[in-house]
Amino acid sequence: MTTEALTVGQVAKQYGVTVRTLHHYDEIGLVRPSERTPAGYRVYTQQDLERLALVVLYRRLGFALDRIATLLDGSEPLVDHLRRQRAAVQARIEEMRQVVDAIDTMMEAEMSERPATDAELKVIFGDGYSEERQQEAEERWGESGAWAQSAARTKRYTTADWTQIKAEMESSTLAFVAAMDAGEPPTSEAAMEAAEAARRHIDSRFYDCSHEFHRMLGDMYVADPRFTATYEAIRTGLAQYVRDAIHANADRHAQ
Amino acid sequence: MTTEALTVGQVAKQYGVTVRTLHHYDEIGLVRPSERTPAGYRVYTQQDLERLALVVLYRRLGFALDRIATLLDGSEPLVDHLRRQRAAVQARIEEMRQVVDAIDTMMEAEMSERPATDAELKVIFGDGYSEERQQEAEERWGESGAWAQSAARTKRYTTADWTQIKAEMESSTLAFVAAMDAGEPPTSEAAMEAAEAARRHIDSRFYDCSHEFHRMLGDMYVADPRFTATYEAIRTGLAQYVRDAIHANADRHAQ
DNA sequence: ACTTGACCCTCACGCGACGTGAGGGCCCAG
DNA sequence: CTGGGCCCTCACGTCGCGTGAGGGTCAAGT
Repeated sequence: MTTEALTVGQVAKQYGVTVRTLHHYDEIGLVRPSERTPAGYRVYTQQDLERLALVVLYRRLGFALDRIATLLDGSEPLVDHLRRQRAAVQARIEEMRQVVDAIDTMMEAEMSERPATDAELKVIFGDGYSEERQQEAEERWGESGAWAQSAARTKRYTTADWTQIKAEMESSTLAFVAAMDAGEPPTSEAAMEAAEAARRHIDSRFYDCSHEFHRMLGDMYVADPRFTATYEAIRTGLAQYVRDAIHANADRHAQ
Repeated sequence: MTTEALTVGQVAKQYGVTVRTLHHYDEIGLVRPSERTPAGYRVYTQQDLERLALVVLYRRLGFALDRIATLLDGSEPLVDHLRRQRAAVQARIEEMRQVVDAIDTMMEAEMSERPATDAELKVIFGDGYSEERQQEAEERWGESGAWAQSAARTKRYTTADWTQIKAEMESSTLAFVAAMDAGEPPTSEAAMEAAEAARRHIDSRFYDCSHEFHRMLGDMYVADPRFTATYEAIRTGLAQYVRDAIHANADRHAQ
């Protein structure tokens, strides 16, 4: 049973941490096993394990160990800590976004000689790509911020980039097909995960794609015959399935 | 003029770094002033400063110092470094986004007091948990006595409880994987012991789980695609392996 | 010539959250 | 009684510097 008296190794395995980590938490007094065997072995009681469980949980949220210590004292309301932590993490994200932008401009400078040409894109995407389609798309979306951001990024993508992007798109679609073939509903974990992967793909390769924005895209897949045709050619009903999975995924991230 | 011979203080001011940083770059050989005055003062030439400028630039892009060193050798094209760095930074951003999501759900949970809420369960179980899945499960099993008993118990479980339960589940699964990887058959002692541990886990945490009842569960792991997928994602054939180990374990306890 | 204050030098420890041995006991099965 | 798998306590390494301590150098003012 797990009710009593575990040693470091067992505790480590159960909680997904290393023995050294437990030693460390003991050293700094964060999680102290309340007993030792005569031989000096650490013995973790049920109480110790509860405390450890919380420590592990908060560490996953990125809290520093000393913050966790004060947090577990309970003297200050937990939500305050959470709010501060949220702000700190978001600030870091913003910094890193700017780093990405900086890298992008560096690459733009570095590769002014060779972004991929239309001809190369035709080779990579085959039937899926044509200059007319590109023009059509631009006429419809050219005004949007997403388009501008996407254009700014994609214009310096090399053939290597595009090859990888195409592979990502295909594996993304395949994930939907697999879920559909397995009889899973669009609200299933597998389908929603596929939707989330698709969103991340767009977000990292083309433009900032929030879950709300992704809903719009999903709706378009069933409303716009050009997109619908692409999906229906693979499986009947796939366009609607993808759209529903996207909405389900957005729902679960909305709260 | 800036054409010749600057000392650390001046260089530091011009490039927005500290004197200590220049000392550090000298120590590790990243930017070595090519001269010294008779008194031992560092003297930075124009060449040194060009190198320093690049170092400062790349550091702002988040490169590690040793990466910068190899990068400045010029043996590998710069764009490759940039691409890798971009990918790495974006990956970090994605991680941190998920941390923000987790914090949000935690805060939501904390607002409405005590026993663990759905939001907290999402933080703890991550992708493995969703309210829809719970509803699905309830529709299928809600009539059973096991469900009622489980519901009665779990509704009082706190986040600490659930964190520990998750750890138990994982170490339970790991035991099966270890036996399987070691080439042991489902009828082996190790596999059967893993099955027994899993049964005791359910028995103590959720509902009375006899060996006969456990057989049913085992069959479901291979029959119900939701369960099967969870196991197959870890190792191909694991669902069947677990099912067989459960039956073997039930057999030996039957006599 | 002497002092002052701003600059420079070389150690060397500190941070955060552990990783990674080294060197040595404890315990149980064969 | 021996082997292997646990456990223990040091204690240094990581990464990019910050922050002194203790002491020399230099140009300007007295």
